[in-house]
Amino acid sequence: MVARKRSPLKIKVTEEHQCSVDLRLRILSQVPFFQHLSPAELAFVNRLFHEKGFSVDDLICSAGDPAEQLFVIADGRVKLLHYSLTGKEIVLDLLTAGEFFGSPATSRAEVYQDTAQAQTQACILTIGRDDFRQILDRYPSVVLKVLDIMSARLKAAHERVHQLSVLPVDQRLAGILLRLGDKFGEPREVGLLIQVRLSRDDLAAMAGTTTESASRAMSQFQKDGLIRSGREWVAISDRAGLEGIAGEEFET
Amino acid sequence: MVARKRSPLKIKVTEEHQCSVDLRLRILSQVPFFQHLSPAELAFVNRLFHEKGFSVDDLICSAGDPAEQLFVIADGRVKLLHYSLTGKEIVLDLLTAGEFFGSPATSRAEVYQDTAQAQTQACILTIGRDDFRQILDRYPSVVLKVLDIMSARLKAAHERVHQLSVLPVDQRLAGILLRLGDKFGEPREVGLLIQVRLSRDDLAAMAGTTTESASRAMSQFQKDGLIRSGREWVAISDRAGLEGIAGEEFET
DNA sequence: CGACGAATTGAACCTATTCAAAGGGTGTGG
DNA sequence: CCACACCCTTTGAATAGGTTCAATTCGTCG
Repeated sequence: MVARKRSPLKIKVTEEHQCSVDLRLRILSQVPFFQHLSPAELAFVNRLFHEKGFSVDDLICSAGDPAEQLFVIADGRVKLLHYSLTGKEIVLDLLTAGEFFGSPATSRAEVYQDTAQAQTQACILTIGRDDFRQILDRYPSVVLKVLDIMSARLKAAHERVHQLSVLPVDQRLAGILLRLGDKFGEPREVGLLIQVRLSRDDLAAMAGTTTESASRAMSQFQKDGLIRSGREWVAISDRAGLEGIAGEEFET
Repeated sequence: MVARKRSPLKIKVTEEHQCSVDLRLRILSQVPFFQHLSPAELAFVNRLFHEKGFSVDDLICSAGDPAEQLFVIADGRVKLLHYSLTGKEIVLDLLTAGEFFGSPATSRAEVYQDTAQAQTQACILTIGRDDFRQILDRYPSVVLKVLDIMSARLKAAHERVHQLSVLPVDQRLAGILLRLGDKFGEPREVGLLIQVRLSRDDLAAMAGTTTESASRAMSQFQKDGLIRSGREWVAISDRAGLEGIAGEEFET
């Protein structure tokens, strides 16, 4: 009905999902908890990491498995999720290059808490728990950074609990789109394009609702001129409008 | 209708909510991240803490205020919560002696993420961010413990997101009762009595529903012989039965 | 171009919320 | 020690919002 024929998404398709040494060092230097290290220190850190490529939809780790690795995304997008007993999917977070997941914990006998799935082709840097521990011992400042990030994630999770508790579907969805726009948005003619393949299923799994409800809400947003959207892509055309719907984002 | 006249709760009423030096040291030695310190080290840590008493319903800190302190509960119960714009209350966690809240983060310009309210009379040990930082620098093992606890809390928050996303009210409530039983339960004639003043409002705020819905579910549980409950108290009489309703607690 | 997967839309159903009113337990003050 | 007032709790009935099931349309890729 509206002019939105072709997908404006540009999806990278690298045949080999491998990263050069250069890329590895650049990525590691962008990871928040390594940012402040010197080149020499980074080189030491780099030596402890291994590298692994994944294709779309590959599982990187599964909730419940023994947690032995910490993962850093060098390239690509990773989806953190749970599955309910009924098979319903819950998306907990969407991560991009420079972010980590897996086990920052130091105790043994831990298991991965979430399943991580490659949402695009991805290059992942991995490090064993003991090797990571070695870094923490050697550079105490790193662990403080990790702590800050965990704090931020806990805050985000609490906010989500809040929203699931009190907001209706359309408000939750609007909030999700805004956050995705901040994190993955790129300015285009269609508006702020969210550079991720996002199906209605994915959005539903983030908002804690069904595909159909997500679709209805998105249709309404589009009718109201707040977004443009097609098959597996979304762009925000009226940020202020969406904010008006999301309403309560930060409150006491 | 059922024989449940008097509340079986025993609520402590200390006139002075203050703790002796003995209690302080004992509490600090129970805090998970100080557990492994020697008595001499604990004494050092103890000197950096201050002490403050609170009465029922007192606010200990408010979400949004500059986060300058980390709090350790010496005695009493503390409720972590948010308020929605519509005034609805969301209970994020219920803490007891030996647990901490507030700001373990090291960066400045942080604000408290949750509001903390004394649920009983309480004695709280506080420590400034810089003093806590001093402890972390001096005893690097402490920060690793803190990290583990943050991991555990993040996991709990993710589980709650999951439950809010896929489970109906009665299943969520059953799960909440089970967790409360594990944490606060004391065996009695009535069953596993949850040693906390718990109104239907509180339960609703934990389950992300309304007082009335919580009440209906609790009535049903009682009819089915799963719990005994009265004004602001709950006891679990059939744990297995509740588990059957809660159903999906730990899954992939 | 054809086929498959994604998105949309409709209608019936159901769960949970809302609004309202009545029934208890607790603690306080007479 | 009793009685009353207050607040918590329960229950009912009407409503709204979301889910479910089903059918159709639309895009994208081979």
